[in-house]
Amino acid sequence: MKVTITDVAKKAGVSIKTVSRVLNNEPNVAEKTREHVKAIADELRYFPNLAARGLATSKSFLIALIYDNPTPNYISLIQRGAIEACREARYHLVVEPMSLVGAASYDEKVKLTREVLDRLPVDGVILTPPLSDDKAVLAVLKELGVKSVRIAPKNEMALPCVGMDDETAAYEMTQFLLSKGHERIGFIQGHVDHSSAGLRYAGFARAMRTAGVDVVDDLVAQGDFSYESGVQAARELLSVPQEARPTAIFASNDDMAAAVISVAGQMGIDVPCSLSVCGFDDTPLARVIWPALTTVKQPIYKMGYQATKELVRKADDLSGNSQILDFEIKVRGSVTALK
Amino acid sequence: MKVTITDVAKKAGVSIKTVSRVLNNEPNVAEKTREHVKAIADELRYFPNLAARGLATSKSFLIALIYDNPTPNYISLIQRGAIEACREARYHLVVEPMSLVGAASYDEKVKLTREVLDRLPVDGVILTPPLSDDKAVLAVLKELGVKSVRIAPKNEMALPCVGMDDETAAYEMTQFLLSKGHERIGFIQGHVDHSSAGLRYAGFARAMRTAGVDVVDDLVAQGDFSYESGVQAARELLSVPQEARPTAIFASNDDMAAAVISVAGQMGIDVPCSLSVCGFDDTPLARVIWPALTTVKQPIYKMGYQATKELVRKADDLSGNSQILDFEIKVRGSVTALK
DNA sequence: CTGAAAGCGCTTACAG
DNA sequence: CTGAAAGCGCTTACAG
Repeated sequence: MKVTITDVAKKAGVSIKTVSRVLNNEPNVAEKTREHVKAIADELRYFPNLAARGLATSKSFLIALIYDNPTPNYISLIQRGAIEACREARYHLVVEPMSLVGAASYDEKVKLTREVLDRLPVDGVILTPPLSDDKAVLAVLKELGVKSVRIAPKNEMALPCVGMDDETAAYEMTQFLLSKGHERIGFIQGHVDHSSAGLRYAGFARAMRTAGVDVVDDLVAQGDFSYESGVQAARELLSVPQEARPTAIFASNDDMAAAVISVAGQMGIDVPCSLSVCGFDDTPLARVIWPALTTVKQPIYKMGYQATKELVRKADDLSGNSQILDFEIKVRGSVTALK
Repeated sequence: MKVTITDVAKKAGVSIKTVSRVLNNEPNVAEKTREHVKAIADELRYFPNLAARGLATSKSFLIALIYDNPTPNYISLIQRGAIEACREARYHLVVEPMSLVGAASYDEKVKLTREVLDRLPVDGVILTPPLSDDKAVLAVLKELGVKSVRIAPKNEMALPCVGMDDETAAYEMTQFLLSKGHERIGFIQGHVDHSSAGLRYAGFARAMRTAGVDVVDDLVAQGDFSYESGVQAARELLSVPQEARPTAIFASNDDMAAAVISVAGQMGIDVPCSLSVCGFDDTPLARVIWPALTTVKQPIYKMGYQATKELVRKADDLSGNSQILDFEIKVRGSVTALK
């Protein structure tokens, strides 16, 4: 049988309330009693029953990570960070994918979101893009009164968020390409539902304008962050007479940048000699393709960690505070100076 | 306030026991009563409190997925399958990474495993490689009496497992390379702690022997399934005079195969024209590198799904039954016939 | 077919 | 500093 608080109390010769006090580090226990109870608990290998504790406190000690079809490279880092923060607070992480892409209407999205959240016995929710920008999801969360932290570039609906400055990062990456002599720079946009996608494009455009270089419509292609969309976008950008081709392509994430490198390979275009390529995120993928990807390092792990930390904090006043983390331009083999 | 079973009972004019019967689909309820209670529960948007139910039944409705530093591409597919099976059974999936690599001794491993499992309130555990082959982990699981299913190629300690026939798959892939005219075939082995690594090598060697081709020691390199180890192994295999170079390399997983392609790129060796490369797993990575990888498609998603299905089954007699799932050779651009 | 009582293993609120 | 009682929201075992 599992050891219970009663077993510990009996063996220690105290009431269960005292055991409870010791285990929860509550005050008002004689130091000697505390030591004794601790020793007995260790000896008996006692661990409190979470269901019982949860029932008494109406907490679950569970945090949910909710995501919608992200690339595994991205979500695995968020997840890792979230788990680390959970462990430190003795929480566990529950993972819940949701598929809202097929949902046509707002009402449909609300319904799908409820199906997941209604039965989810958690103390808090971490929302990843694009769900963190979805009005329907945010509305349901609010209605249900579930604590949540958004992983997103900007504050919304007074919900706390953890993110980074996508606009500036894209600005700096573009500046880097410009500094290497590139002017005909192609850009592949991310999924329209992700607020970061718009910000990355904005940063790109601002850098171009600042440098006095026109953004050519034909050099901007629409993607959706998936590898497949990157293939299609790359084909659009590269299937033109050589003199009209971009000398560099800035893809809004690493998966699409990997696609550009693949398509270039298929078309016999040498990367980086004839085409520089850069991405965004610095997921593990960036280092396992050839040439390795110049990209913006997002602190993805840390985002997951901070978001979760926020959720498990004792203080319940987590409305509205947002954290902006640092990024870094990672220069690798996929970009070279224009000859 | 949250709606409870008492609220439903009151509004329906029955006892909470009757509501409980209806919700759990127990017999001995008049059809009319059943309908009525269901309607009220729906109307009130009632969902049972899992902690309360858990305390009463000593179940948690939680399954844990336990892994040790896998590639995100692999674990994300297992996870997806596991979640799907959890949903169908109204369970939730908790993810628990463990790091046993640093552990020197068996006792150390036992200690680390206990730290995770002692406080893990789950009804079952899914073990992925290499933890599924770790004696210390299996011993702790047994001692704690936690139900578990191993994702592994072969049955062990009478624990149920879900896997595939790695030996035959590697055999067939090698046959494929031989059929393309390759004889100087390099092989990169996986991590020694993974039982699948040995089986893959065995399948490779058997195919070579069957074809009457010698396995050359210099053409076998040791890896550990990581991209980095693949880079090192590829350098070993390729940094030799051209006539001594393999014409094809069979890496024991996709990450290492991607590394071979990178190294070949760095060394100016054209893939597939001068070097064919194939991998194992068919993770998402296989399709996002260039050239796309010829590889063995493991039913990874399905493994996660079946393992979890086994765990949430009502029947408690899940000792020892193992499932072997099918594989498939995926032919893509990274392999070509020897000229 | 239905329900009242007891109990799962904790914590909260109170008394001493 | 310590403990006895009540209660969290369910299910199990029993009675009718």
